[in-house]
Amino acid sequence: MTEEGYDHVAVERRWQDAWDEGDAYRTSDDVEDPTYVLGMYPYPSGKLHMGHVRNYTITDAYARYRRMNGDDVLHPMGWDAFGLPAENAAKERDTNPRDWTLDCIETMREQMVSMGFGYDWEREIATCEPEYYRWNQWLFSRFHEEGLVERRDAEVNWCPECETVLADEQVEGEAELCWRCDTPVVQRELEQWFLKITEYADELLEAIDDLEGWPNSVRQMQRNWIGRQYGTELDFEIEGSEARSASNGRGEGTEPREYGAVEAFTTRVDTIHGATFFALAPDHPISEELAEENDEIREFVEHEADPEGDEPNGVATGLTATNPVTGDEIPVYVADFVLSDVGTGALMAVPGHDERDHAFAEKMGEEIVPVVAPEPDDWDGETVPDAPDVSEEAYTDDGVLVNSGEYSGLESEAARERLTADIDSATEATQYQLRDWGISRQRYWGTPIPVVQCEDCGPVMVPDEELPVELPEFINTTGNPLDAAEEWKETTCPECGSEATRETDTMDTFVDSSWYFLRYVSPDLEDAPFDLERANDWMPVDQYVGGIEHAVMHLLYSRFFTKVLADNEGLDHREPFENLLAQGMVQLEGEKMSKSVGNVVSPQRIVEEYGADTARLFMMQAAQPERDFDWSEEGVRSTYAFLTRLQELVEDYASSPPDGEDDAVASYVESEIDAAIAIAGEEYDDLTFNAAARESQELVRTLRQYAEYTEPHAATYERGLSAVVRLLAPVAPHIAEELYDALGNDEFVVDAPWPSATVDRAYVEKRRNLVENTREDIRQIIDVAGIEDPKSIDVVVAPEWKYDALEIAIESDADNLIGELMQNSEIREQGDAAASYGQDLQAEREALTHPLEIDAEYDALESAVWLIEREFDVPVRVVRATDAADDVLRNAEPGRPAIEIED
RNA sequence: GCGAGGGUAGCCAAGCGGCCAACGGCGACGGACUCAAGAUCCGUUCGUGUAGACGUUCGUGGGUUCAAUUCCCUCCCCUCGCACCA
Repeated sequence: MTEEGYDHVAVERRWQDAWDEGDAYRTSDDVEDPTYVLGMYPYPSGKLHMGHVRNYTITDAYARYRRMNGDDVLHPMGWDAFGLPAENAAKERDTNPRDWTLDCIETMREQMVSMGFGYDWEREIATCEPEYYRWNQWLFSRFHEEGLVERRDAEVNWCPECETVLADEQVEGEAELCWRCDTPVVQRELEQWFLKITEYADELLEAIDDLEGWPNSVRQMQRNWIGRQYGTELDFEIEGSEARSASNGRGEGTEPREYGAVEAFTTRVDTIHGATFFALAPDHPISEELAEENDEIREFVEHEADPEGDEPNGVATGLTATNPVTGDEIPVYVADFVLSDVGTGALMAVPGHDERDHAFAEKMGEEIVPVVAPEPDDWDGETVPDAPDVSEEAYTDDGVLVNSGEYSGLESEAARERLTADIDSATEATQYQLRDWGISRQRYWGTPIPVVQCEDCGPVMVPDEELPVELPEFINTTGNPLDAAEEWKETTCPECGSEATRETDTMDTFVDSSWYFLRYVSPDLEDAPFDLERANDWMPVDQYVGGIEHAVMHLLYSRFFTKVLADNEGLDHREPFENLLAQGMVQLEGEKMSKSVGNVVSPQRIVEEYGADTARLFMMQAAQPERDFDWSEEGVRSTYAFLTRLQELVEDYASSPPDGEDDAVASYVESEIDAAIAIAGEEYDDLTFNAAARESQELVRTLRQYAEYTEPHAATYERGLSAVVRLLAPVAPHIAEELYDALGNDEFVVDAPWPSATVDRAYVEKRRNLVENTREDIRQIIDVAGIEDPKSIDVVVAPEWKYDALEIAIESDADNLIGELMQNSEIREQGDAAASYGQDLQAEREALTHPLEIDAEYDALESAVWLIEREFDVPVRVVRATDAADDVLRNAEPGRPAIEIED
């Protein structure tokens, strides 16, 4: 534990300075189509946490890997700099959000540099700067021009004490208390600005199918969120019934009250014959009207209704609704399971075919009628099946209509079409769960919505030439500081010139992040949010990496913005992110790291103690990027020890280069170098850094063993060291620079070419398997045969004719394989041996695979002789078939040499 | 309830039709090195077995296939997302 590691502090500082000096990560505006690698920009909370480190190590490693493969790479970083925490921090510390935020950014930028993340800092953006947020305002105006902005009333969480709107997550507990002052939160109608994302609902939904580079989970979450449903909208005539008048004793002469047509939405109009009651949401206009004159209903609407509860509750209204198909008058309820923001806030209830309606009908004693039967297995397409028993449980699947008059015998799907066509008031309708995006926030630290409120003209857009509308000085107040900024608020109407006030709402910060990836393309551009031509060349982001918590909102809003920009601003791309990786959590003992639990590991401490390279490598090799994994101090230490060992290996080599032979051992090492390169490259392509790191570590082990066993061949050894240094460079860049330098290279390893292998992965794995299997077989024989003291081991390669026979067997599709083999004279001459091997081949026929060529097999075994000799301490020979006895050869097959152990 | 992803040897975890008794790591055990410890390196880690074999395994029960951990169906369990959504 007290063992000294390498001097990471010196190494890391040296190369961070050198990169800075050499502008190593600058992406020129002139490059044609760089590989765009992006991590979700962070909220500048003050310091980096492990989640950030993991996120940005993934993008950094991938960016470096692409760069070493010769790509131009765009790898920028910026700050999601607006948001409520800064406002709170400013209040607590008696400063202002801007200074606080800039401070945080400063600290975090330094931490990022100390982690060795290779960003093009010339492209850095911070959304709280007017140079950035003016384009939020400009885009808001463009959206407005396109009819995608709307101002309307909406219900919000309002804290009367703080005089501000609260986000849902700022309302605490069952009692719904304000998170800051524990005042009960109230619902309040406020005029809010909305972006009409629902206009794009269909495209946002359908284009998900083509996002093949995205995880299924995220795609599915977006589909659910958009929640498109096809159905039918139709009217039910509602009126007060005689029964109610009578029961209320208001006299027989009372005229039925007409409420007229009430629209309901249903996805199952095929079940309309089974609609035995009708239900309204508690806040449906009719419910509210009824509540004013009927105590029972008022009591229910105001007190009893509990949409959160499991039980469906409701109250009879005494009204009836007329089923537009059957003409039946069915009772109308106000029920709390009907939600005003789903469908039309009114529904026809079919207890026979909907579970919730069924439960309610049972409770209220309403009739339950089956009108759809499961389609019989041998159904002829017309006979009306028997009605199912729905008294206990609703039958909710599609089927064949029964008890439905002329519609009986139709399949559900067809019935829906016919009924929608036949019912006068019915139209096909599509419902979405997606709502328009309310972007108004009654807060200071955000982008001011560029609108002026004029008494005569109403809300008026601030003209482009007056943008940005800059934030005034921060005022420490309980409500919205913008409301208190009297001077700032006062202005004149851009249209009529009379006195007017500014809109005091600011934008949701998700607006900022919906297009920031475009700003990196031309971060300093002064006359547009982004350079269109360059964006067309550079977009989309090739690899985007971030947390799963943004699966819906940020990623959906960004897609929405991109589509609007494509439709109206000439952007050639309709999707912003080609490939998406949702990285897993860094945990401690299976638990999410969090301040409240107190199980946070500070990246800063790790960097000080072990260095950034260790932290990065440990994280990348611990698990695949999308998986959660446990932080382990022990793992970190062992990673540190690994880097230290590698460093020693390279330094030893550099100070006194070896002078060994280019022998069989060297050829073994060569092939292991090829293996590591071939495999690691593929793994980097797949972002499975853990597997790539494993190969690098394996190769280091091989090189160490090589140097311990014999005097290494200098060129081979150096090739190995140089390869391993470069294979690790994307993940552990500082130490890689240091060692690449020690190996005598002048350029940065950042700019070094990715090492190349002369063989492919399949070949390399065959070779490895052959050697490994052979060694295992030897061990097994010695063990099972109880050989105490072996004298020598012969490894005998199969005769050439067996390779030929195998080849023929693989290619052949003849029924009689033996016959086919015997047509070959070489094989036929082998007599019984050929027949016997032929039978083996026949048995395994379907499973045969190409082995290594005979010479490659011989070479592979020859190069592994040292491993066997070292292990068993006996002389080992690799023998060709021509030099071996016949009885030995019987056991030799291609890919599986015969083994002869003498004791 | 709906949707997505999972359930693999003591633990973590790869494989996703034949090369699989199943990569790798941890732990445990044995060995080398060392005065010793640590680090490092080598090997073992389902059972049986006196020459590389055989038997039983990849949540459960079926099925497809010459061949299934890998494909299909049933059920059970876990994790995540959505949800009195008409």
